[in-house]
Amino acid sequence: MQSIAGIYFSHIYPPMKPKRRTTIYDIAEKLNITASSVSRALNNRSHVNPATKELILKTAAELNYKRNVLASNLRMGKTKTIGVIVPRINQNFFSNVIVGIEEATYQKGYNLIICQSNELHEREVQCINTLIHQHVDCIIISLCVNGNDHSHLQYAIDHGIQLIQFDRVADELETLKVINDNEQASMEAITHLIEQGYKRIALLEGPQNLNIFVQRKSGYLKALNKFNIPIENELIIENAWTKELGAEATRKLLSLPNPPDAIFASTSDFSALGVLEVANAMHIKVPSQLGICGYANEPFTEITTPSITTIDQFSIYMGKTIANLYFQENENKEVAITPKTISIKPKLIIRSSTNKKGVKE
Amino acid sequence: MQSIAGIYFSHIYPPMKPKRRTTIYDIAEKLNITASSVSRALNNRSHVNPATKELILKTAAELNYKRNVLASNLRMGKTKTIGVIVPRINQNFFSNVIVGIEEATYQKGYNLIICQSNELHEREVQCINTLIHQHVDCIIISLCVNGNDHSHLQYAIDHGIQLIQFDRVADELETLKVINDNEQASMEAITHLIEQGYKRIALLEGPQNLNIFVQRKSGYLKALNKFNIPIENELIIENAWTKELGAEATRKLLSLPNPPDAIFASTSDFSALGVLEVANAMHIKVPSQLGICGYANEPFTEITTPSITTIDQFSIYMGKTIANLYFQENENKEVAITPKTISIKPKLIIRSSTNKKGVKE
DNA sequence: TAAATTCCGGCAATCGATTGCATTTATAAA
DNA sequence: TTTATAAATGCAATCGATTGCCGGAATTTA
Repeated sequence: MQSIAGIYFSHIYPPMKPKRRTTIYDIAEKLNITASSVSRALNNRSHVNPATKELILKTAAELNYKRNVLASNLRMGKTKTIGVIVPRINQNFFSNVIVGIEEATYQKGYNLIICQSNELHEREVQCINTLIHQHVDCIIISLCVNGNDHSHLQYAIDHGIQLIQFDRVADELETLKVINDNEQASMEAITHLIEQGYKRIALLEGPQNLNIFVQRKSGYLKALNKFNIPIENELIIENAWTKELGAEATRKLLSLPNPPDAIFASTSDFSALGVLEVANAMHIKVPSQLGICGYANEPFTEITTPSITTIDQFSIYMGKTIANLYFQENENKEVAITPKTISIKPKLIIRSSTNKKGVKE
Repeated sequence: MQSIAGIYFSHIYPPMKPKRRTTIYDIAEKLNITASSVSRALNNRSHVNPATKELILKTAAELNYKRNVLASNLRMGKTKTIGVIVPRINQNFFSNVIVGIEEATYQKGYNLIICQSNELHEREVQCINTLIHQHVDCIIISLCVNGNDHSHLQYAIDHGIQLIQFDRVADELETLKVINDNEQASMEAITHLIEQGYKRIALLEGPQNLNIFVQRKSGYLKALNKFNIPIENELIIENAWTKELGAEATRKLLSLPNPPDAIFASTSDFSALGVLEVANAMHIKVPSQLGICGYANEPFTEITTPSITTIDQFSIYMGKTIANLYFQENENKEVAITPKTISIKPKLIIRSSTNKKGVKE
C-alpha cells in the first residue's frame, strides 16, 4: 500500500486492507452467549432455544455473517466441491455437459473445479491428484483416449471420494456411470442410411480402447447384419477421429476400386467435416453421390453446405443427470449401495448430407 | 457400507473407508520432534538444521505426506484458487481464454473455479459472492451485457481479492485489465473492406453499455472518416449481436432503397453467420454482391460457404497473459501499485467473404 | 574464560466452525 | 416440596498447518 507520511491514496490500487469478516464469535459476543450455540442455531440443530435461535439468525444477518468455508471444510472434512475432468473444455459436448452439471450443482451451493486432461493419461493422473489434494467430495470424469490403466481412479475412491464416470467410462470399475447408448444410436444412423438407399457404407472408427467407439462400431456391424449386408473390412477405417484423419480416410476410401456411397464418421463431427471437405474438393456431390453422417451434433454441422446429419447426445441434460445422480446418492446414504448406470438414448438428427432421396426439408 | 456380521463386501461400492491421510504430526512423532520443525522444513524456512530438514523431507516422502490444503488455507487465509467469471463457457472465445488461464495457473499449482453469468447481472453478482465466500485469491472476470452497476466488483476488492478484468471491462474501475484493441481491429477491418472496393459499408453494433462495442463502432466511424466516406445512420443497426438479430438486421438492410454492399458484423461471428444465411437465402452473392466481416474468429467461420473474414483475438494467449499478470503482480508486491492495462492487438483474418476482387487464395 | 551471537527447536496460540460431554436451568412428575 | 426429566447452554477439544516468542545449545568474539 502506497503512502506518504501516513496518508493513503485511496485512488491507488489496492485501495485498502480488507475488512475482517464476521465470525460466529462476533455474534456470540454481541449476544453474550458462546459460539457453540451460534453454530447450532446456524446449522439448524436442536439444543437451542427457538427464541435464542431467532435472535442469533437476526444478528447474523445484521452483521452480514457468512460462514467461513475454509474453517468449516477443515472441521467437516467436506468441501461441497466437485471436480470435473474432461479431455478438453473447448469441445462442444464437454462444455455443454459442464454447463448442465453447473446448473444443477449451483442450486445446491456446490462449486466446480474443472480440469482438462488434454487426452493425456499422465495429465489425467495429475488432475486426479490435484482434486484429491483439494478434498473434493466428488469427481466426475470422462476418460482420455490414452491409457488403459485406471488405478488412479481407484486411488480417488480409496480416498473416500465419490466417483462418477460419464460418456467415456471404464466398464470394469464399479462406479456410478452416465452414458449414452452408443450402439443404439449407431444402429439408427446406419438404418437411416440404408433406408435412404445407400448401399456401401463405410465406417470411420475411433480408438478401440475407448468403449464408446467399440459400441459405435458394434452398432454399425449389427445394423449391417440385420439388413444382410456383408461386412467389408476395406470400408472400415481405424483411428479416424480428427478432421485431418477423417479427410485422409476419405481420400483413401474414395480411391478404392469399389468406393463407398456413404461414410459414417462414428468418431465425431470433426471427422465428418473432414469427409465433407474432401468430397467438396473432389467435386463429389453430397448427398447424391456420397452420404455423410457424423456424431455429436456440434453446432457447425448445421451450417456446413450441405448440413450434416449427426447424432445428438443431449449433453446439457447429461450434465444435469450426472449432478442429480450425485445428490440422489448422497442425500440417501443408506439406500445407496449398488453401482448405478444411467443410459441416455441419443437422437439421430437428419439433415441434408444424407438426404439421397432428395426429400425437401 | 453394507455388511453382514461385520464382514464387509469389498466388491460393493463404496469398498472401504478412506485411509487417514498423513499429517505433519505423524512425521513429527516418527522423528521425535515437533510439528513446528516439520512445518518449517516443508516450507523451506530457516530455523531448521539442514540435516533434520533432509530427514523430515525423506520421511514425508516415505509416508506419502500431502499438505492438507484445507488446514493450510484456513491458517493462511489464502487458497491458491482463482475464480473465473465469464458470460458463457460454451462460447469459443471464453472457453479458449479459460484454456489459456488454466495452462498458466496449473503450473503454479493454482486451481480454477469457473462460473457463468449467463449474461445476467443478477447471476454475476451471485458468482462474485460465491467466489468471495470461497476465499479465492483472485477473480478474473469478463462482464455480462446487462447492468451498469459494478459495486459487486468493488465489494470483491474490498474483501482483499485481486480483481482482473478482461475483454469486457468497466473502465472506471481501477483494476488490472487485459483487453483487445477493438478500435484498431475495427479500423483495419473497414480499411480492408474499402480496399476491396466496397462502397457502402453497414455496421451491426452491439449493446453500447459494453465498451468493447463502443470501441468497435468508434473504429468503424474513424475509418470511414479517414477515407472521407459519409456516415449514414440507416446503415448502422443497433443491438444486432446474435445470429437471429444479425439475420433480421440484414433483411432490413438489404431491403433499403440503397442497400449496403458490405456488412461489418462487429458484434460477433454469430451475427455474421446470420448475415450470410440471409444473403444465401436471398441468392445474393457473397463476396461479389455483398461483403461480410465478423468478429472473434469462431472455428465455424472457416467452414462456411464462403468462409467468413473475421478478427482473431488470440484468446488462448489472452488467457495466459491474464494469469501471468496475476503472478507478476503478486510475486512482486512492493513494485505493484498502479493499475495496469495490457492491450492485445487482434488480427484481421481475411477469407472469402470479403474477397471482392476475386483474388485466388 | 566470559560474554555475545547465532542457530535449533519446542511451546503454545491461531485460523473459525463444529460437537461430545458436562453443567445449568426449566419443567414435569412424585 | 423434592426428585426426576428434559431442554438449553457452556466448555473444551478437534480439524492440520503455521508462526511469534522463548530457551538452550553451539559457535564466535573479546
